[in-house]
Amino acid sequence: MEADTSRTEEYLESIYKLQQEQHPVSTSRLAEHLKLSAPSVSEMVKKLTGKGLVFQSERGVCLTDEGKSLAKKVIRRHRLSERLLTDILGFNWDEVHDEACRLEHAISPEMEDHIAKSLGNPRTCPHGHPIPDKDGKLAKEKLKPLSELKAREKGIIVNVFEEDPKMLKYLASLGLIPDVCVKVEEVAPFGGPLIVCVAGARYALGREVASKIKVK
Amino acid sequence: MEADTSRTEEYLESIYKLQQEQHPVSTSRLAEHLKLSAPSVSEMVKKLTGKGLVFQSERGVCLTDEGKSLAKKVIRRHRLSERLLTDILGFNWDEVHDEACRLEHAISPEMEDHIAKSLGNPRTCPHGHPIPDKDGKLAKEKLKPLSELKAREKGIIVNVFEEDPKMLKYLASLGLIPDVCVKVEEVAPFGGPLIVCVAGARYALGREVASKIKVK
DNA sequence: CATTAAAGTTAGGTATACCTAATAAAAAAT
DNA sequence: ATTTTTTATTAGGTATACCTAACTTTAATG
Repeated sequence: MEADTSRTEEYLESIYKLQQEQHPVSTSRLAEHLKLSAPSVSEMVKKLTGKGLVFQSERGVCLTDEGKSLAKKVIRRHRLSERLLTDILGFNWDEVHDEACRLEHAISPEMEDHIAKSLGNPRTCPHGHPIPDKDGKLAKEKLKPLSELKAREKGIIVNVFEEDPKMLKYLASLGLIPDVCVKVEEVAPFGGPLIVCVAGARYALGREVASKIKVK
Repeated sequence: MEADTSRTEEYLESIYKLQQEQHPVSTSRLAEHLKLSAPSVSEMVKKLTGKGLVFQSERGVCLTDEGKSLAKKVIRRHRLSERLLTDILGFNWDEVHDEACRLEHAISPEMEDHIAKSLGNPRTCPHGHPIPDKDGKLAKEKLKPLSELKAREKGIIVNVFEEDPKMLKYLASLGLIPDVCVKVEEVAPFGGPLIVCVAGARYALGREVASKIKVK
């Protein structure tokens, strides 16, 4: 009778993340993100619907309030795990995502509380994403991708896409980490690179990469 | 093709523990410990046999070298997790077993290393059981249950059965924790209680409980 | 508007790990 | 030595979560 909660959690977490870029989440997008076949996802979505965690809207899947709440719990556990890994266990920020993907399903509410307390209730994960609080409240700021800044505009890095270790390593090597100020010196035309200035140094940054960095 | 490694790990861990009290482990004992039906265990044991982790001897199951090695890895992760929970995250020793049972399957070799390092390579779990080292070497001491001490004999508590939170809480309240010296004042006949002296205080301790405490 | 392409779902099938009920084998007790 | 009891295994069945291949629906385009 008891479901494999970690699969459910994985789906809800993915849906939550994907809906932020595009509201109702398509089966195919979800399948791609979860690295599963479309029919598998189609089937599982039906099950989640039956459990009242998700519903089908026009062109895709949406979370119900209950689904959203569970998703945020998982995200809280994920991001707290990441902070545990970096701040206490000495991991680098590029090493923690996959590790946290496993941990997030093995953490009880009690452990969640202990981690949060030991870390001093951190507000964000190591990549700058906000950690939902116990009640699922999530601090949201109006941010834009670095790739949308115009020449001579400045921004403060708030967060960075966290799922690609190689990119994270690269960004850290350039000093492109949260709370750092970046200035866009030039924007090359036809989707070309941005020339950015970080802590006195200049780098050419591809648009694709720059779009993964959110600034305020 | 890929098995649910956490189920395999759980079985091997149980077999490893049970074989210490009674060498070839019986299906029924294993089923009882894992809280599963005998046929389920019977079937799974066959699968583990097929994977070369286990073999059937006269009256029960034994671990192969590979199985033993994997079991010790799981036990290492379990006990390191327990130390993480108590020493870093502020849990009490009676709260960590179940938590660690979940964590042990979600910990990568890298995380294992980071935990061990952050804790200063602890030799034992919070209940006094040795933590196997990276190569699977396990410090073994000749110990006996407190229940086997005769009147006026003394012992130093080395470890305590860790799976029952209530008992752990009770023992801690009496000061019956690792490294503490206990003196048996009297042993009541017909399987009656032991009167023990711990840090100046005297307690009557049931035989059953005393048998869960190992001393040297 | 008809065709092609993309997206989604059914249909049918697999593996894992569990279950109960029934049976077989081994051990203990009379 | 036979019966009883315990222990182990087969047989048959369930649920979960995945798959591929085929089909259907929806959208995009000539």
